[in-house]
Amino acid sequence: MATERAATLADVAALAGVSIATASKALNNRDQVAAATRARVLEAAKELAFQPNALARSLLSGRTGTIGLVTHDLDGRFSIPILLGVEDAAGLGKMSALLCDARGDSLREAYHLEALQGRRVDGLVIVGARNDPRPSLGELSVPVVYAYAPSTGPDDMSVTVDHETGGRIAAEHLLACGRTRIAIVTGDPTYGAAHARAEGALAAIAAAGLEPWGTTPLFGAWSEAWGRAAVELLIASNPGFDAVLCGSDQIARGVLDALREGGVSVPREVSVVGHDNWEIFAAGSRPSLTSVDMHLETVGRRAAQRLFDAIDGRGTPGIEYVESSLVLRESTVPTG
Amino acid sequence: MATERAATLADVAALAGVSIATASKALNNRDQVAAATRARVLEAAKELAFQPNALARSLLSGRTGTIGLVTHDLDGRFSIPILLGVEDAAGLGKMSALLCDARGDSLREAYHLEALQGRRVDGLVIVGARNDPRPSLGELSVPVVYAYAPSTGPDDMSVTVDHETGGRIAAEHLLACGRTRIAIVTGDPTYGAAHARAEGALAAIAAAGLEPWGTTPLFGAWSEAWGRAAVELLIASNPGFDAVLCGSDQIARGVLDALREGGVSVPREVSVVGHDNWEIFAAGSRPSLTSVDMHLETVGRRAAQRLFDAIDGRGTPGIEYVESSLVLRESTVPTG
DNA sequence: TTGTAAGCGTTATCAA
DNA sequence: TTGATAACGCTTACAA
Repeated sequence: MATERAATLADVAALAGVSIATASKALNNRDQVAAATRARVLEAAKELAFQPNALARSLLSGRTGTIGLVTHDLDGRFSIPILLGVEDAAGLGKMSALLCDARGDSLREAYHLEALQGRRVDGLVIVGARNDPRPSLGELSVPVVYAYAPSTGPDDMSVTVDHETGGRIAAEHLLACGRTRIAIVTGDPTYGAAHARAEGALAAIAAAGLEPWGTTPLFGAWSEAWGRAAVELLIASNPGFDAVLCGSDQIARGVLDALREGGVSVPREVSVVGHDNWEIFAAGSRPSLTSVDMHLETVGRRAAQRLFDAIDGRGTPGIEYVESSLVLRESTVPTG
Repeated sequence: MATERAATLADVAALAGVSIATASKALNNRDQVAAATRARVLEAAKELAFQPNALARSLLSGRTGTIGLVTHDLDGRFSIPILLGVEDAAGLGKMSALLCDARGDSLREAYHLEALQGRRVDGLVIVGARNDPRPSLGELSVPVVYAYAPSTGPDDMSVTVDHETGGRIAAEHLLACGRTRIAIVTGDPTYGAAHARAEGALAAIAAAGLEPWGTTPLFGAWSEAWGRAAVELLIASNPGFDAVLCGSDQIARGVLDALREGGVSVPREVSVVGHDNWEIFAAGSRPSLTSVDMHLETVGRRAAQRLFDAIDGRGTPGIEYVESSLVLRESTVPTG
């Protein structure tokens, strides 16, 4: 039931029979304290289960050791790896994160920003739900880093994903597997990421002196249903492809299901690459799915690192791109 | 770059030409201030973009308006809805949550608890990754509520899911659909939830004067692969079932895929129910999946509510169970 | 209606 | 080596 009020430094000092100042020094390993005194103070602190009040400390130092994380993705697919990255960058227990969900609502975002600044966070990370550039929040009372969705403000700091490279390495892998008739099936065309990934793939295919199967990428939705529909579309209008490069793992999952049910063997006849390396889809599908990993934890770690630099006055504006890499599984690399 | 230091109440007071005390009263709507004075203070505050320092306020009031959320699930499937529930219970902007991921490691958990208590959170919510009871943290400096994984400590407060009811309503629904030969396929037998759900289903089936198809539930893993394997097992050893009650949506997804590929029509010949109502699986499968929703946001909201009560000195120990409900889709209810 | 002053729990500066 | 004392930014008796 947690009743009695927490012990303060004054309590510790009293119990140890020293002044508050001395107790403080002893506990903070200052070297102007006699060994015997320090021992007595530590003893007293242990006995009272003393925990220094971080509020008081922060009030004095001007630093809270806390950063605000404002996210816009309800399912936490982006924010959790980014939170982990932030925790890692600081080192265990050094920094805490206040996580707020703005749910895509800019009013709610403003509210949370207000509350976080009032709590005197040392800095802010704003996590977008989709990759497209977002308006800058302008000048706030603390440094801000935009993660995943970069800011359009030229003076802002952003860390995002290099979707073009993601598309490129997927295509290069398929080419390296000997595939030449590569169909591109990607998601919602209102997403910049869908275009960027397609552009990267197109560039790699063109560099090999080829063009994508069916001439242009197919845009649709980020869903399994679209993956299945796209395969039917392809088989009806443009059969003969030997690879499908997908804009997401969900799409790829639909593609795999449709191919299997259509009696097409993967990867023998057709290779398939997904995107996101979402374990639950990539590892659970038949066959398991080669996929592009965006390294969101790295995005989070870099965002945190740049934020910490900025807090220390060494911030540098601009957008940083984290490169994706390919995780190989059975949909392109036959087992055995 | 966020340079100049934030305005303090003293700055506001100086600009308005009043004392700090008066400025404070004006800003906090105390009624001992002349209207004209108040207006001047508000004006000054606006001009300086004054934001009261929550740290100073907390130091005085003894409340931070912050709660600590320690989670153990890496993918955030439990913690995000629970975070949302916590935010909702408090009201927008009233309360903030410090989210820490302990990653299933009790050392890391202890570390985070230390840090959170040092930051003087008003209370703590501990979110487990799986439902099984966990050891109590004992007496801490602030109230604690255990969410999803209840504490074994009789004096602790826990909010968890009523898995037995979840199993029961799934079975009752299948019975109401006229199914009598119900196979139960559930997950990892080391999870208490797997057993509880099965028990609930068994009870409902027994109450209808029946027994499950194949006499006992099939335990395996929380995976699609196990769902598929279980169907093959059933068809080989115990064909003739007219429903499959699954322990998770992933299992159900595997079941649906195996049935479809085996030429069995769902829901005409066999009905299928999942568990978790995980949108991405339940809505994306063919046919879409009827599933048990655990109402995790409610778990979070209730956990927060009880925590807030405890903070106000009105805490009540014990385990509270949130009831699941069924979300109907095509795998049990034919369209049209 | 306004202002003075004490205090919340620390740390840092300076005397003793 | 220790201990007063002054901050940090705010709220709130209490005095003017």
